[in-house]
Amino acid sequence: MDSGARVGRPKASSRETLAEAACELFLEQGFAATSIVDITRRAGVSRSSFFNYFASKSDILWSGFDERLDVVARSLSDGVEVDAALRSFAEAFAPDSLALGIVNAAIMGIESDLESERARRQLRLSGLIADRLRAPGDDSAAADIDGAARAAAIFSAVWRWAGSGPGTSSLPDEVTAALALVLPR
Amino acid sequence: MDSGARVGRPKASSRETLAEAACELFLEQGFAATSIVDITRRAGVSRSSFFNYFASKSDILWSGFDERLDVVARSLSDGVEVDAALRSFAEAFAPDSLALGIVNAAIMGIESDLESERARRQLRLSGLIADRLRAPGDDSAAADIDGAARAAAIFSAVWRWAGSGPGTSSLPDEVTAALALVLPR
DNA sequence: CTGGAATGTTGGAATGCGTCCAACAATACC
DNA sequence: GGTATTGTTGGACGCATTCCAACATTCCAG
Repeated sequence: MDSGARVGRPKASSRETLAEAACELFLEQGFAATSIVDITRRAGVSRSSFFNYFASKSDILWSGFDERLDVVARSLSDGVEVDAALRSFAEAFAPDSLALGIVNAAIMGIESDLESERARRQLRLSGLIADRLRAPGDDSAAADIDGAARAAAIFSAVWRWAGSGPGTSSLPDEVTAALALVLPR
Repeated sequence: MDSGARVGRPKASSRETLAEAACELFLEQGFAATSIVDITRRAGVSRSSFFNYFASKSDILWSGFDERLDVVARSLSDGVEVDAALRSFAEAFAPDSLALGIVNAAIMGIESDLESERARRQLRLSGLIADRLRAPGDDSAAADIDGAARAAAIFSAVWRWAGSGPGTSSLPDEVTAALALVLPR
């Protein structure tokens, strides 16, 4: 099972610690007004260390989501059925920084950032699904369109779920409902 | 008809001049390696002036596209039919910096930037269409899904058209073909 | 106990984007 | 000539992100 504590200097922080400090600051001052120095100061590490944990500032919000997206990418390229892969994505979802950001987007002043970052992920998922859906020899836009429809269903479900407060709805249910609205070809 | 030459100091440059200088450099050195200073130097203006013409570096590639997207947004909120608005978008399309960037994405090293920026626009268009499509009282994800499908059709068409070289295909035809693949609800 | 090897942290410098601003320049009109 | 208008320019700033070399902490082998 290989539980931590191997060799070398132990980590002085963690993604969770940094994300927590960051989210507090985002709520207090807003995302833009919070610099990486602010975050690391509150978390008790140096500025340089930040990039050992996150690739960018917005990554604080999205790294959890991206990990799950990577899993979906692997499932899809391993031949798992599209809807099954997407539903398993929903099941592994835990309320994290991203959900917090969605709910408090206005307070954090990240509505625009959230939209940009969401767009990138949605297009990525769209492409993944399209690749899986594309029939050999078919170079039409059909797979792109179907992939975009399904990706939109997923993201729409996530936003509905996160926006409706904690416990109000279940993400798997939202996803199932949204996928049911996608027209079969 | 109000042809230029009004009052005040005349412009020392233009979007076209700057875009041309920029695209040359992007082809020579790549997008990332080309700084805004490089561009303004070649165009014969100062760095400060750049932002009088473009809001950001990537805006060089996208400003023309964005203007057309703004027109679509206005058409849609003015009640024009969705497919009509989208088709008129295709007709007004001229080969510009963006088309150049799509074709030479690898040379310019902008495949990833192009993807991000495309994602933002595609999601924007998706939302515009969804708002127009949403039936009153329907808060389901259906409109989001249909909007995403149509937006994907448009962008897929633009990419196919730009990628297949100049004159090989007509954008309006590509758009019509792609929109025909969108399943009617 | 000692000396690596492995892993992390830290500070500093560098680069470049994007913002802001005050000073200056060129134009049209009165 | 005076003045309002519109643009340009240089300089400064803050910030994200990258790179790196110096240093710290741990484990393990001998």
